[in-house]
Amino acid sequence: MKTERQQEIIDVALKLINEKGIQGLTMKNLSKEIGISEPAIYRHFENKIEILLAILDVFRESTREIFEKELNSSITATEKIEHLFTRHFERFANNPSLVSVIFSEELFRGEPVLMEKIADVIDKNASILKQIIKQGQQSGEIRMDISVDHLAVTVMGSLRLFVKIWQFSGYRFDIREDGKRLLNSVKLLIQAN
Amino acid sequence: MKTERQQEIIDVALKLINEKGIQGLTMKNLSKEIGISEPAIYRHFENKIEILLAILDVFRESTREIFEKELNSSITATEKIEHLFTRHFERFANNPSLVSVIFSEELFRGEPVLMEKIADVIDKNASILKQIIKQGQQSGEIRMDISVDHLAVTVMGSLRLFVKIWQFSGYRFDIREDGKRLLNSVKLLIQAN
Amino acid sequence: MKTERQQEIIDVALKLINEKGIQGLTMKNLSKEIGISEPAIYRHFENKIEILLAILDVFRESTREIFEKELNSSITATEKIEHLFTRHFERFANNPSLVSVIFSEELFRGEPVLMEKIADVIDKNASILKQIIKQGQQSGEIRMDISVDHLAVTVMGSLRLFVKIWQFSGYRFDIREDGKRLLNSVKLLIQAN
Amino acid sequence: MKTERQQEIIDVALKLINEKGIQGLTMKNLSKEIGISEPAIYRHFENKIEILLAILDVFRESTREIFEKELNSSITATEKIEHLFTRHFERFANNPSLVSVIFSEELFRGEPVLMEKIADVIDKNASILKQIIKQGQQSGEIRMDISVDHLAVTVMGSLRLFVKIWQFSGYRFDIREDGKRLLNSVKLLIQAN
DNA sequence: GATGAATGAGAGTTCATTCAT
DNA sequence: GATGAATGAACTCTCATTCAT
Repeated sequence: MKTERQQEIIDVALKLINEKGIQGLTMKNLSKEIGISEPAIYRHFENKIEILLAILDVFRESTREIFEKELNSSITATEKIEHLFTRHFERFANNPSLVSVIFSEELFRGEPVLMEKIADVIDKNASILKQIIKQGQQSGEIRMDISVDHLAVTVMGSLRLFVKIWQFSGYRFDIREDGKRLLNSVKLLIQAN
Repeated sequence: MKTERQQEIIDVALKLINEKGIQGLTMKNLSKEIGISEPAIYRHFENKIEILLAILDVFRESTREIFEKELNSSITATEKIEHLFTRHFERFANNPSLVSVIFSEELFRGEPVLMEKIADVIDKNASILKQIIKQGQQSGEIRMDISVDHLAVTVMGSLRLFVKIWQFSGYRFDIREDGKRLLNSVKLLIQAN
Repeated sequence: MKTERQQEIIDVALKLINEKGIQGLTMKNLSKEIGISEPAIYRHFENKIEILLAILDVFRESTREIFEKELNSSITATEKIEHLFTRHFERFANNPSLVSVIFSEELFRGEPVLMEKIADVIDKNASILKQIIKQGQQSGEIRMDISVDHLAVTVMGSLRLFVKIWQFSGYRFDIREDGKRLLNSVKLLIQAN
Repeated sequence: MKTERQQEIIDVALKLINEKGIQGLTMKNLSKEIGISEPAIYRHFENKIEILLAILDVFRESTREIFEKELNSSITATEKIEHLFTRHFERFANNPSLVSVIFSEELFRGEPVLMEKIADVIDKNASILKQIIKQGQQSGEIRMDISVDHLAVTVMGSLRLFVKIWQFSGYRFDIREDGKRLLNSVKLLIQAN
């Protein structure tokens, strides 16, 4: 479980990462933003890496939830992917800072522990998406002339780039609305026939 | 244009970024790797930002070359995209360090000059890809039930994610060969009919 | 207002300036002299400029005190000037390092913030001296055949040069005693009739 | 004697000192301003100190000339002082950079060779001024109720402060014209009766 | 005379972290 | 839980100077 302070630290850390990038996440900035002293943070997290790990944990949890909920529901694969997209967009719209985490692989380099965790998150998500696609192919919804892997790369790649463009734009368009449109296009691309 | 030393510095800088991420690109590391003193670097580049700008320049130049060559050739749009992909894969295969640059947006945050240049590179490339796709739609090669923008996001997004996966794997598969396969899938996805 | 450490830093900085000139005031020298690490200083002052500003502040405050005390007392203008001189000499005798500050205009060039503050100090002092002289002319103590501005330049200029000579001599004569003699001469020079 | 290049280096050095203070006189700035490489300067001066010494030499020579010319002329002491002032003002008006040198004592600290030379210049000038004043007292032109030393401090101090004010103002008033007025005041101050 | 390339020493500053209180 | 004070390591960058050419 997480104490209030821990949650606060995670939130502010996310905010800082989002606003100034990873380089902007320093213990000084963090403590200043929270309004406590630097050493105080060490009461709640052993060190900076633990904070980053906690952030990744939060991200992983919320992502896995989305993915798994879809996987175990009884709707069609297409609907699952649709929900997947939609819920992600929803999540980012509510907390744009999360976007930074999704693209943080490059940033956490150098810390093996972090690298591992990130790889884990990505792997898990990818494998779930692939399962859904496979299911869609089996049910005849999704085209079979393209391998699961390639479809997954396409779907996930589109999602990622789209979100990145949104971030780059300064969140100036409505990711939910525009996302729904992109979603329709992706559905057209991967549907059978 | 560039002196030998400048080129060497750029190369080594790229290598360092690739190996240890941006945080690994310090003037000390750079000078140590090259085998000269830190101040010596300042004879060849005014400051660190200039080195990063030079890297982005190299990347932009070589990318633009690829893109523009395609744009002005008389082949079909599909072939153009095919070449585009192929050449990029080729380039990355020969110099894996370049991959880091393609995903460097997050890393260069904080330096407005760099941000601007990156945005510029991305913008230019995106607009060229869109032109090719539009041409493909007009010639009937590429499906018209999906907007140019969405097709571009899909194509570019797939490429990016694929390259990232390759990097993440530690360059353990042949990006040229596997890339050609992904390429075929993408072609299937976007082709008319 | 100021913590003990801050005061210590200011004192040691002044001492360093006095001993080796501005070029001798480095963060390294400062920390070494105090007996703490370089970064430790940054806990007490944001940067070097803030230290210099604090020094100027100390100087300004103590000077302004002297000047204003005189201005509002009910003694004659001549006596005021006398006190002014005397107190300055007293101050320098107790803390010769302060002399360096009085002549620091040239040294702080390049830092606009510092330049401004110095100009401010000088301006304020000059205007107070002029007020006193004007008062002395109105009361008939001070000669009227010479303008206030010129008398101020003469009085202040003599004081400054005298102090500089004292500094240059390595503080080898008693500035209080010799200063009193110079003071008598200046009084003769500016008195009416 | 001095080569053309040496003279050029001295001139540019003076200009730099004047514009940005001593801290602005770096070998890099110097070479950039002249339009040659840094090592090239070392062809003409052994090191930076030699350049500063040369500057002081120039200053000393031109000052001594002024002083000595006056000393050996057959005019009155008052006229001599008048000429002294006037010629100095003339000199500064033509080359404001020289002002920086006159107040450079503080800046050259740390280099014993330079300190010594500066002390020498100041001493020589002071002793000449005192000679003139003494002569004026003997001839009855200058008041005798004040010691030569004190009169010298007053005269020289006024001159110095006035020039400094001119410099501080950004050379915004005519030092020759305003200087002449100050001169008249000083004459009034020191004249007998 | 001049240059390009290089250097050791040192500048100010920031970082994550620790310790006594 | 929290703080003020401190630190070692590392950062980018500048300095006067040298050396081979």
